[in-house]
Amino acid sequence: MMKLEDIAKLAGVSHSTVSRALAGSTLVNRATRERIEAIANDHGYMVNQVARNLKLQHTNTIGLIAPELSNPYYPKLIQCIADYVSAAGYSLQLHLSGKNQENEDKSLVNLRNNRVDGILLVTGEHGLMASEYAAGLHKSGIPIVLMGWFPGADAFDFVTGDDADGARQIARHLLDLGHKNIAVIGKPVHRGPFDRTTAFINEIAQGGLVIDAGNCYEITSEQDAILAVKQLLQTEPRPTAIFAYQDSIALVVCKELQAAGIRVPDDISVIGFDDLDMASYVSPALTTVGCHIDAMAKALVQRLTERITGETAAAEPVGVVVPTRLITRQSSGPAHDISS
Amino acid sequence: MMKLEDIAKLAGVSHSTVSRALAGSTLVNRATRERIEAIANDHGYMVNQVARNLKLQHTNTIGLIAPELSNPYYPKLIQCIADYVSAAGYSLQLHLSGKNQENEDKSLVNLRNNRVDGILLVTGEHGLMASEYAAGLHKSGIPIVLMGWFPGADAFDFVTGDDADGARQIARHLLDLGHKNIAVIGKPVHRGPFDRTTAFINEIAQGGLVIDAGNCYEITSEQDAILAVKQLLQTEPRPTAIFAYQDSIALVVCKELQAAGIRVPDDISVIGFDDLDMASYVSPALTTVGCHIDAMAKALVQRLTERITGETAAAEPVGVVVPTRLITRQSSGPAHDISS
DNA sequence: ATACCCATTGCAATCGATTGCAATGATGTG
DNA sequence: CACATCATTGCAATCGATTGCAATGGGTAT
Repeated sequence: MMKLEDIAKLAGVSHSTVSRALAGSTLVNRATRERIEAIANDHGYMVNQVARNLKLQHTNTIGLIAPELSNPYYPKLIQCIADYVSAAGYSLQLHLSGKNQENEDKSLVNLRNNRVDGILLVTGEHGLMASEYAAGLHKSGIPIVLMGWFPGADAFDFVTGDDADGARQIARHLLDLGHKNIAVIGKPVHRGPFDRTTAFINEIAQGGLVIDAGNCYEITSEQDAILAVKQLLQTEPRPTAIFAYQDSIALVVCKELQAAGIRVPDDISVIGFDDLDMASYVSPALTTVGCHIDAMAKALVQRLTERITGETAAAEPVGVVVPTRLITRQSSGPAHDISS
Repeated sequence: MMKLEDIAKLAGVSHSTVSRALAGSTLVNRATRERIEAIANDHGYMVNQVARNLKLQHTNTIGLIAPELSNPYYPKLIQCIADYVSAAGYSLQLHLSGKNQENEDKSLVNLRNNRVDGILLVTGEHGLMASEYAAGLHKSGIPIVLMGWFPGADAFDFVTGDDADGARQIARHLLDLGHKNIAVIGKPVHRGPFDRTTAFINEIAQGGLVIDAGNCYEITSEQDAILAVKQLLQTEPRPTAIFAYQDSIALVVCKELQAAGIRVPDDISVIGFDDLDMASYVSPALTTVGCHIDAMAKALVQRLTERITGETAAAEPVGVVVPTRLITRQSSGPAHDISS
């Protein structure tokens, strides 16, 4: 592959001059520059970024670590991130951690060795697993911005949806609909101030209702969700509404309910969280809480690039919380007492 | 950040020795090596890949260009690809071309400048747009493997699902169900031997039926699909089955049909293509054609890594075609004549 | 004791760029 | 005409690794 030296020889100048010419420096005579440009063009010269990166001590690359792509939420987010990253002039190095500690570490090491300029860390449902290692990297000067919140996240810049507020909106919606016996299907995660189920339960309590412990199902898989539904259908009095902590779970809940002959929302209302595209396609269309993913992606890469360019290098970590909103569709309706 | 030289100084040896020690070379005394390893470890030394890449003339990274992430088919594919790529010891540089010519070119340039070892090009619905440029790159020695087929693809290694066969299976399925009046909603793409609609129409013809030109709708967006459905509902006699060339279209078709009070499949059968996860969630669950995405991803990266390592460097381009299969669900049923 | 061998280590070139500084020559000025 | 100025250009160091080759020195065979 053509290199600077080759073009220099062809043009009868030194490689320094070629380098300057191609960079558009004013230090080279206009005629010379144009001649060099022509030659470079004719021979299809393209700068070797890896040499350039070595000399310049940066790579114009951003590392992105995400858990997986099978939950449609992530592709949506990554699509936006990729667009903003490329608009900002960076390349994207993508690593899928597969929700597993070892991989998250490996990705971090890899990204660091490759000297990416900064890292975007999308934490899985369990929060950041490589937290300790990430903190080390971060302290050593590599800009890292987190998507999501978990205990310890405050050491980083982070961006998250206002999940707690979304959960509260759901709670009020259900209360308004007259539901008194509500079940919660959630994961045993603890996202502190941003925890969905905690906020939900608290808001319901604000309304003067307490959610029976027996109506709180902690699940860790779709299998569990199915089991939870089966159990729930046997309890007396049977709940008239279910809050599932994410759409993908709400979807299997609806499916299972319908398979058991229960009508949604006539018999039981179901509400999810995330506003997946799919949520509007299923029948009944899912009531859920959405967040402007685009806004989050934008904040994410903006924050990171600012850190990289040093605009905000010294500043304290900041967290940005983007609002969520309730999207009322067909899976939720007025409570009908069917305990009899 | 620590470099080789620093560790060398600490250990009282030359940087060459450190390099060898860390690479596990037998050319360095065991005791020396262990001492160096300990020091490197203590000080958190991590090799600078960009320097290494420059010297070694390869980057251990694979470039992936895909059109977008909003059609769930792509994330599914990319997930698999990412897993295989990482299993093979490479990093992934992801570029989303957004179906637009200019971006595809830009990505190719970028990837080349970054000296990725090879490129995986997943072509959008319109086939490879940067075909000419890609061909140039390929000729210049950069391994490129294509996902999908388009006229001219034979110059590359490529992997594709056997879409034509899938379409034929659908045709026979519809024929078996007794449908005589069938509509096709497809895109004006011409994927030659792998074209879905062409294969479908031909197979129907094998069954002795000819699909009326008026029943073939060429669309380029979901909007168009909705329009097509409206038109279709006015034709007499009204078709009893619709073949949509991809699930995402089939989904809006169903939605539109149902909105118009048509029952699927009682009044009209609808069949898609791709087997998106969503297809099994909607109501009625979609009859469609699926393909082992995992197998395609595997073939894709296997082929590419073989080219990179030179195992098959000299060999002719090869195309691998992975089988497809009909998945019968609820959206297709026996034909009922409702023309009256 | 001499010669030779082998294990270990260091020297220096190399990968392909960028850039501070020195060198060159043309031009302008007093 | 002598000298300062300025626009161009080249030299050489540098980024942080890898690796062929030479150098060193201890051990063994003759």
